Amino acid sequence: MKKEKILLVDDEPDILEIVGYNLKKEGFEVFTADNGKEAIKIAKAEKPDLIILDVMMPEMDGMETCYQIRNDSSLKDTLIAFLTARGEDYSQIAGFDAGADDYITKPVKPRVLVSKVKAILRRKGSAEQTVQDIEVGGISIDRERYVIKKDGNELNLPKKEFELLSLLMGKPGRVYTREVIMNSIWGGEVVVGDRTIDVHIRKLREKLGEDLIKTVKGVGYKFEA
Amino acid sequence: MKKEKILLVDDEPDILEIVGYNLKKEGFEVFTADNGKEAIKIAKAEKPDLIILDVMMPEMDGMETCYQIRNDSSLKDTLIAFLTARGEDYSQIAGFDAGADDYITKPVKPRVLVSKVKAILRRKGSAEQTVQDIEVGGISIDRERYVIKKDGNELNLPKKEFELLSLLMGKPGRVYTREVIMNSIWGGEVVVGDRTIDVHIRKLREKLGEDLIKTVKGVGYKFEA
DNA sequence: TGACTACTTTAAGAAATTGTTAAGCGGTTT
DNA sequence: AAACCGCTTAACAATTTCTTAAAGTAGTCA
Repeated sequence: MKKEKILLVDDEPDILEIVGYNLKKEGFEVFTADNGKEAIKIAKAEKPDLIILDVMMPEMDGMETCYQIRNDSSLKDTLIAFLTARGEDYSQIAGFDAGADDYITKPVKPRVLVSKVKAILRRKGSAEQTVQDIEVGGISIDRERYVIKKDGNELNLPKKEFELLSLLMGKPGRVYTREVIMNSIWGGEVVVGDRTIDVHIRKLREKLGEDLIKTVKGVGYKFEA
Repeated sequence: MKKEKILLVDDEPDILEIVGYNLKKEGFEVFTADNGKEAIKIAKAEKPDLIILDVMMPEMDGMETCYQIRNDSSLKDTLIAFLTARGEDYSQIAGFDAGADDYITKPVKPRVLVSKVKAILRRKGSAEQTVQDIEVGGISIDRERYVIKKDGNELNLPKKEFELLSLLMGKPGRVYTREVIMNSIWGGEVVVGDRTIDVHIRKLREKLGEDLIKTVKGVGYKFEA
């Protein structure tokens, strides 16, 4: 089994060292960065499986960094966990739910951290196994046959709608920003108007029911039963 | 998924190296031999999925080697692809059609080669699933006799139509993109116009009925009852 | 409340993709 | 040589899908 890569981002060298040490001891390949810019550079180069990101950092803070990572489609398989100080003001973080896959609170107890990291990666592993046929809320999707099923009935969707649904259902409950959606369905180059996504969302809602795709105002959309 | 084994046979070390390198890069397990005798020895020992065989070799040439491999029943599941120089005299090869499953022409462009190899192996994969006669929606196909049956009546299809149908029926319901179709029926090198596939689809629909082959716009075609 | 921002909705026309027909070409058969 | 056959292409038709514009709704902020 290949070593899993973890990128650790924090501005405090102590944290980097302690957490890094514990993760290495457990057999992970650990990279560290003490600021957002460096983190993104390493992330692009190494394609880590998990990025542990301190929310509070000078210069480019954790949320901004997360945002940028989430907008890079080459990193779409990378998980992000926020490191937050207990009791820290969650309000902004909650609003920025868009990107993080999990939270880890400081102060970090090594053992807790390691088991949490393993849990996160395990989740990823099992998610990857299910490349095919996701099923949520009466809707299932068959990428190979390019059809979706709603309550047993097959339904053909046009390409863009299919891809959009496919993306959202890839991780039900997770919010995808417009930018992320753009990147993964249209690709970085193509520029289409802002309303285009909305229209496709509309069509999906018409076909699948109004409640399955939820709007998170100012952030994006998510698929949720 | 298990690594697929490929045995590469050519008397020119350069070819072995270049082609071998590209195949390894794509995740195949590659064996090489620079003459027919050695090739047969390795083939018997390793039972590769595919043997790529240079037709022109000193000592025991490609065709003779092919013949021997074909006579070894333990290697009946092994595919053989002939490596031929473009413009080489095809007359003898054509006469020996019995054994080769495909042709690859030199000079080989790495990408073309890789996609061709994948196409060949894919064909094998789907053939193995359906050892004999697939039957869907009143249509059955006999690859060995090169005949299809529609409601009991035998029907002879031209080569391209047969192959196209054969591909689509290889996994009913599955969508095959134009690219995939191109690759497996025409091979990566040949470039034919955009409408060619459509015309063949048209002919198949005329002969088999309009509803069996479905268009998935922007994606491809699929065969479905 | 009024201004503002973000999303929704509808409908129309642009754009992209596929369908269809007929014709040409190289080979083969009669 | 004439008649076929299979494959490909070209041209244009038909259809589907995508995008945009524009007007509407809802929530937010000052």
